[in-house]
Amino acid sequence: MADELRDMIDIDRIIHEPARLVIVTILNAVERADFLYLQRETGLTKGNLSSHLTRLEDAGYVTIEKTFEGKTPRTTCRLTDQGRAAFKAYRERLQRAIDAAPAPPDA
Amino acid sequence: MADELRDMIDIDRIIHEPARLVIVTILNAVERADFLYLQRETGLTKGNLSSHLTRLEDAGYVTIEKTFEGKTPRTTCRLTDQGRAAFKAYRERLQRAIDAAPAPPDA
DNA sequence: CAGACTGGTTTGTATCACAAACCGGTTTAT
DNA sequence: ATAAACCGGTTTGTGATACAAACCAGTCTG
Repeated sequence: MADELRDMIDIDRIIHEPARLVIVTILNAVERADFLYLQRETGLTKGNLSSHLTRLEDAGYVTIEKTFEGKTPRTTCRLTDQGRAAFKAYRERLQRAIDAAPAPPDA
Repeated sequence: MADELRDMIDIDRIIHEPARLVIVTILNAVERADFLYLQRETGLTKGNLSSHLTRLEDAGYVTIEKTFEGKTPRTTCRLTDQGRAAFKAYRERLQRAIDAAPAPPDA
């Protein structure tokens, strides 16, 4: 009955972390975003943003592309198909879990 | 515009932890539940469940009542009004955050 | 040339989730 | 009567990790 609830316990922790959830939600909407845009949008410190992005990259959820805009470096992030799918799955699972409610213990 | 998103970053971490989210969702539905019921329902180990309950108690979100059922101890948990309110706020905030999407950076 | 800024990465620390070990008490077996 | 197994949890140890501060390579400005 409440299996949707129990499933919540092994939800994707990569996405579940609030900072990353924000990052992924943005990337899901805009398709590509550079580091500074993400920093402004999230309010995260650079260090924090950097490590979350690395974590998302390691998970295969985002690609990070480094180019030069004239002479200044520029880091562009995109959600991968895998990341997009994971985000979709995350939202669905979370929604089902929060809506789920067990029947009273006995009667 | 996407302030709902940024707000997500300071979402209530007490509730956000998946194991506790499951516990709170159950307690929100059933009004009171004993330790063993929660353990069966969540699939958590005893130690893990115990420490999450303590954490929820410390946060003022649940009350833990110890009684005896004949000769065996029995631990009963309830969501406090504060806990119920926090859960409601959590759900609303999460929902708004997930629905929120920023406009593309420039054009 | 010094100093400040840009665009990040690396390092240190404090927190925390988790399971294993433990514990007081009770029931069952010998 | 004693031991051994079980019940209902709590405490302890540890590995992971979120976060910010410090750092760094390069560029621009006075």
